[in-house]
Amino acid sequence: MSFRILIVDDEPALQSMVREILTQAGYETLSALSCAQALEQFRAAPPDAVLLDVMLPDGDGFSLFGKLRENRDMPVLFLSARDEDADRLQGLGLGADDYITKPFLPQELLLRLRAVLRRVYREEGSASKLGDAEIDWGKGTVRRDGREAALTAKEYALLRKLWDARGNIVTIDALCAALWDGPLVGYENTLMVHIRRLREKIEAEPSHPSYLLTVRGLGYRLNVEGGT
Amino acid sequence: MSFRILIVDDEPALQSMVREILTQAGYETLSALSCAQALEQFRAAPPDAVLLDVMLPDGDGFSLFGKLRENRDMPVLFLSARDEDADRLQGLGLGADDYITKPFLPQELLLRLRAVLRRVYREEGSASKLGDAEIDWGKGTVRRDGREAALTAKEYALLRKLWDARGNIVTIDALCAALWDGPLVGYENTLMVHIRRLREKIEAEPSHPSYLLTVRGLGYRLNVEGGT
DNA sequence: GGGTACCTTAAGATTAGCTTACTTTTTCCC
DNA sequence: GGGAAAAAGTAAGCTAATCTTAAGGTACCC
Repeated sequence: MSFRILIVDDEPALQSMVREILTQAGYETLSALSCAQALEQFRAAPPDAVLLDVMLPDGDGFSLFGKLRENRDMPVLFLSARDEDADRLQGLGLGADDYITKPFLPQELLLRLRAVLRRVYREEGSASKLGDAEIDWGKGTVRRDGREAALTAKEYALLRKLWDARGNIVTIDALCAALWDGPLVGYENTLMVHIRRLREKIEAEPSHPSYLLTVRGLGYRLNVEGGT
Repeated sequence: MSFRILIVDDEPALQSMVREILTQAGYETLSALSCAQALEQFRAAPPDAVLLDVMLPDGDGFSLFGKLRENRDMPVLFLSARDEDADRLQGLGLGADDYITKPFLPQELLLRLRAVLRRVYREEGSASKLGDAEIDWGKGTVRRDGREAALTAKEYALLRKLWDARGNIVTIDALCAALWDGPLVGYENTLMVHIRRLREKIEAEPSHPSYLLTVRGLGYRLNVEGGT
């Protein structure tokens, strides 16, 4: 199972060095030289983890961090040349998974990344169980009593967002924000249609869902405890 | 939710300092001054995470690490005075979740611990206790003697408003403002109905409330001190 | 004991969400 | 580049959970 790691750093030398290290270790890498590129890459295909430099040409890593985490609670490790206490505390305080200062040992970077990935994607590998349905994130498919259904891009994003918050209510606004950029109004009905289609793939009885539950007036919630 | 953290270090000064930091932050602490003590503590009651010094009187932290992880895959963060590359790599290579070198900032220790705990025990939507009722804000439910009741949107907003001001009186006007936009007149009676319904979910005797109290002429007040 | 403030219940109204079919857009393959 | 198939978006009628109204009842305070 190969993880896709997004490297956000504007120094070409460091970019290629890190890419080299990760590739050697069997990871798949994506590159971004600026905040804008990072967001673009992220939207195109969200990575499994992000290595993020604090200083970027078009903004600082901290605010980029906020934008990324808004969408997905994925592992983020800061890489920074600045070893000021204040910076480290800020980065970690925001909720980063690690803060590594340059220069660093290639080996240490790998180990720290591995430590985080191990916790986040522990036993799941790239599959998750949802009652009698099995989600394969890598392939983007759902299996239920033998049948395998492929998820569309929107369905995938929707399920992922709900899965990240599994057990908890996710507001309609948050879901719309995860599926579309720009103004999050006017898509409520479309969202419902996607919810329906997703239910048809993961639920035994789409009209009486056991997992993807409606919480009227508040949003939707992915019920993890075996359904009824 | 309080985590039990085991601190393994033979310097009494550092022991008490770390204990102080963690206690302040709301964690429960356990202490061990040696490998033997650590294993004993572990057997008696496995902690949720371990802070582990590398140098101990009766053995090194690395081998203790192995013994602990053999039994349980819990978070372990090394604390060490030795900042040799080789040590860091060894610690992380074994599968530790972090490796922090002394001296460290108390704040950083807390943040790094928090980062790991967040991943391992994915915090479920923070729960609040209200006497014998338990509110799960993430799920939008209330549990009382085994039974779980889902809150409606209005009930949720109402309870939230009262909880935010728990202990203090909230005026009818303030509650109406929280539940409806626009002019806050004409809804007083409706509010009462919602209060009633909320009481039916959180109170043992809705007509003789212990928590959601009426303050005649002023408003309502959420009584936090476990009523009876 | 009278008045006011709050409670309680049930029935009716409302509206958030469901469902289905249809249209438009995108993707992919020749 | 063009045509087919898949995905995404739109619309409209429907359903039922939830909210609101209303009317009679109860407790508290002077």
